Amino acid sequence: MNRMLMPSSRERALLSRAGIFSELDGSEAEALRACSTVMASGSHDILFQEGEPAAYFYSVLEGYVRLFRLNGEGREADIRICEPGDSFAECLIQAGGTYRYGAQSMDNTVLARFHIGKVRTLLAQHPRIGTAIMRSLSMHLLATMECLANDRMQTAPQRVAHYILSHCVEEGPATASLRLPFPKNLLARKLGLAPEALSRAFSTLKSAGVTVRGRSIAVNDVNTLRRI
Amino acid sequence: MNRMLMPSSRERALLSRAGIFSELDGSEAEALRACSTVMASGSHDILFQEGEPAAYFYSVLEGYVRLFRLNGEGREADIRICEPGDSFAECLIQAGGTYRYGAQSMDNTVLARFHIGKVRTLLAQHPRIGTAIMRSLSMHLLATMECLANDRMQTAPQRVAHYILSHCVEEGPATASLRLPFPKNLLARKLGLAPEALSRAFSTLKSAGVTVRGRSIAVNDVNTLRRI
DNA sequence: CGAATATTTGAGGGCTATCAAACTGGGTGG
DNA sequence: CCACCCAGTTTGATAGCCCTCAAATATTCG
Repeated sequence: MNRMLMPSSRERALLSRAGIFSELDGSEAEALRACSTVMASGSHDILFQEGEPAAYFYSVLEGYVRLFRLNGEGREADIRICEPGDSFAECLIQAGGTYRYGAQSMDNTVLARFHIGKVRTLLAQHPRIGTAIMRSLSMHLLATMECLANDRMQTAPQRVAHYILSHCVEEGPATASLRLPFPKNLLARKLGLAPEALSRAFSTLKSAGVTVRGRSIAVNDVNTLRRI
Repeated sequence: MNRMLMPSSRERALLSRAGIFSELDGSEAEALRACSTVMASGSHDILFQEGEPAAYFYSVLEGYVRLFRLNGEGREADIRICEPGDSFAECLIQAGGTYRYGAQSMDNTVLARFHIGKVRTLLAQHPRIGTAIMRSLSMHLLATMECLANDRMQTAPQRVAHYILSHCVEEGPATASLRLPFPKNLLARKLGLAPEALSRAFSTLKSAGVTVRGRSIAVNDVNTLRRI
C-alpha cells in the first residue's frame, strides 16, 4: 500500500516547491528535509484516522488528499482538499497528541512525511523554520475561515462561481477558461456539496455564460459571473 | 468610542490569563506586554473592517467580539465569537497586509491590542513567543476545521446538543447544567444559525430532556442528549 | 415603570440532500 | 471493430431543513 521511495533528485525538486520550504535558505531547508521521508500511496488509501496518535505531518507532492471528519454513525464531512504544495496536520507540532481528522489519498499521491518530534526540536535551532510553519498555519486558518464564511452565506451556484473566478485564466476581453485539476466529485467535496448539487449548480451557471465539457470550463463574460 | 486605559494591575492580571501568555516566562511575557495597549470599547463598536491595513492583533480580556465577513450586498456571516482569553487576527503577523474579516465588539469589552510590527521583531529574540503564537494559531485552526465539519454534517439541534455537552458541568447521576455566558443571539451566530432556528432547536431538545430558562440550561440525561 | 432589546412562535418558501435511474466516456476483452 | 462494463456524471422526484418575514411575548436596563 504505502511504499517508501529513495529521495531522488526529482522528489527533492518537488519538495522544495512545497509551501513550507519557500523562504527557507539552504541550510534550513536541508535541516527540515532531514526530518522527512518521501512516500507514495494509492487512490482511496487512508493515511491516518481521526484519534490515532500523531507522529507525522505531511506535504502533498503529487496527487490529492482529502481531510474529513466522521460523525457518530456513517456520515462524514470533508474539511479540506489538499493539492500539490499543500501541507496538512502541521498544527499538531504545537497542538499535538492525536490526529483530529482523517486523511485519505484521492489519487495516486506522492507525499513527504515529516516527523513531528524532530521538527519540534529543530525550532529552537532554526527559528525561521518556525516562521515558515507559522506562515503556513496562518494561511490555512485564513482559508478555512473564508470557507466557513462562504458555506454560511453562499448558495451552491455562488460557491461554484467563486471557485471558477478565483482559478480561471483570462483569455480575451472578459472571457476566461479553466481546466479542473481533479474530477468533479472532488470539487463537490471541496465546496461542501453533494455531487448532484454541483452538477445542478453548473447547469444554473449556463445562463450566466458558463460552458462545461468534461473538466474544461469556459466563461463568456467574467463580469456577468461576478454578479451571481 | 475607544478609550485607552492606564495599565492597571487588574488589567495586567487579566492579560496574563490570556491564552497567548500561558507558558511564557516572566521576561518573555514582559516583552510581549510591552507591545500592547489595553483599550475598551462599547457594544456594537466596529474594531476594524475587512480590507483595512492591519496594524494590530487583539486579545479579549472582557466581553465578546464577533468576527464576520461581508458578502457583495448586505448579507454577512459570522466566523467566530471570541471570548475572554481568546486572541484574534494574530494570523496577520505572518500573513500580513490587510484584515481579512471585520471585528465587532458585542458587549462592553476590554481588549489588549498588540502592535504587529513590534511583535514580529520580537520573534527573533524570543523564539518561545513564536511558539506561543504557533500554539494559538494551531488551536484556532483545529477549532475552525471542527466548526466547518459540524456545519457540514450536523443539524441545528445536533449543533446545540454538541455545544451544551461540551460546556456543561455534571451535577448528579447523568444530569448536568450550564449557564450561557452571553445572550442567545450570540450563541446562534456562533453556531451559524438564525436566532429563530436556535430557539426551535432548543424546543426540539425539550423532548431529549433539555430545559431552558433564560440563560440557564438543565440536562436531565446526558446520555440521551449524546444520542441526538 | 417604560422603552429598547431579546426571544418565541407561526407561515411560507427556497435550497440542497437523498434516492433512484438514465446517461456518458473510455477502456476491456472477445 | 464492436459489445460490454464501470466509474463518474447528470437528471428527476421528493422531502427535510433552515432562512425569511411578521407579529406576539419576555426580558433587560436605565
